Amino acid sequence: MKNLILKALSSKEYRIISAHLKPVMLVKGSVLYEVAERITDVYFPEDAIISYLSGTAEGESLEVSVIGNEAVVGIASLLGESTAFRAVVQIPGRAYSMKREVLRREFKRYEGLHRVLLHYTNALIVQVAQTAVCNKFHSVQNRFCRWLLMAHDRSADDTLPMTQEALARVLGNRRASVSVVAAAFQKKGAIRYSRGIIHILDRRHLEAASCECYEIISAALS
Amino acid sequence: MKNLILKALSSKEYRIISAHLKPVMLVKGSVLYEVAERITDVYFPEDAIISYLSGTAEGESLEVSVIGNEAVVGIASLLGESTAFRAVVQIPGRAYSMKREVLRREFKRYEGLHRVLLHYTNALIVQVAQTAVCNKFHSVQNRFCRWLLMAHDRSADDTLPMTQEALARVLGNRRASVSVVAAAFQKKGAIRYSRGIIHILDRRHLEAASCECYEIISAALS
DNA sequence: TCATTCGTGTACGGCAGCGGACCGACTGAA
DNA sequence: TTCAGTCGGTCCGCTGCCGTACACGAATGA
Repeated sequence: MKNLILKALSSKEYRIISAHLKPVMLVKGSVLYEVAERITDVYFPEDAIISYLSGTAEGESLEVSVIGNEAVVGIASLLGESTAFRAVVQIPGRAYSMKREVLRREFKRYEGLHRVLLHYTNALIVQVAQTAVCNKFHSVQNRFCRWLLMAHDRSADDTLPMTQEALARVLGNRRASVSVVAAAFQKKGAIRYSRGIIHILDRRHLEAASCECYEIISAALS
Repeated sequence: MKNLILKALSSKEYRIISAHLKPVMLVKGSVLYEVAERITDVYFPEDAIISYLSGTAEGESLEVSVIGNEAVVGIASLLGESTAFRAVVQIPGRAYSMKREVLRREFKRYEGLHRVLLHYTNALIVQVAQTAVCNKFHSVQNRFCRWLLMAHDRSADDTLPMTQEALARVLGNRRASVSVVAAAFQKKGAIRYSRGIIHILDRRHLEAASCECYEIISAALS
């Protein structure tokens, strides 16, 4: 059990919740929710990484939140009725799923679960807001590093299966732009990659080239 | 009473809540919360308009949400401990204030209040996310119009006391950029302005020149 | 009355990232 | 072995916005 939301529960509440959890494998690229879809299941990632994507009428897309073992996918189902984002699996891996109705019921019943989920909701808002700022003011390089760091934190090892095409979609830039900065960081020895697999070699280097948004988001989530 | 959160309450819950409300005037430019500050009061705007601002280490700033009579300022105090944004009064006006601890207590106690505040929280997330997309992909013109429309919806009349300098700060652009688009829209007869007062003359025109983000955010808030 | 501040107009060089396109290298399936 | 599809490198012209700066008239206040 690596999911921090579940780990934050008291042993009593954990026992109750875990009875409803079902282990699942989330495969790369699969879409957990579409926009305005009614949510039936929520997911507690273990080492999978999921993006919330928002977009424009012209088809441009942008990641507004990245979700791993520190969080839960589908919190909106507790707040309202349907989701406002596409949720897409970026890095495949394990997760626990749970029926939305069950979580909704227990959320109202158990104080600790209620508190921990609302606390995460607050962190989600901070993350989305900081992403807005980051997308507006920071360079592709900065944001490229930030994404790798965040993914690395949520990943089981130093290897991220992620094409530059996919990375471009989450960053909201062209693949060509991503390609240029990726090549530069590979040259400097910070990363190594080939055909859809990125290896993190020098985290320090990425941290130095990232913007402060990484720390702000990390702090909010802890 | 124009605040839609309060109006959405059952008459019983409204009676209980309203006993704790205190009418206040929010003056232009005043800062309701600083980042990481502990919230002691929340505000239900009547015709005041408040911005949540987020920023970078370099001092650039960006509005991530605009709040008027459809919402409440300080929802973060229910979710976590402190706020993550500066909250600044952009358009002065009336509001009702309430002690955070009281709202927190009643929030847990009353089903309807609980539901309506969580529903708003969901809408807030949508608004912040759409703002992220809008800031990334849409032009200054688009976003200038969107802001005026949103402010107009939350305003008591067609007059918005707002300098181009202040508008530039919320849009995250230079004053010079705002100045150019404002002059263009004035020329076309959509708005009229002088020394910090903007008059909305032709809403239709602004709607046509705005992006779809306006509708998306409005829909989420209703 | 005069000086100061505020709100706005405008200009100019610079640049990050875009749109679009083409090509080469690698991979896996037939 | 071949071939189609995937992944990534690169180039060119373009443009929207930036940073910076200066100017000017309207309000404000001494």
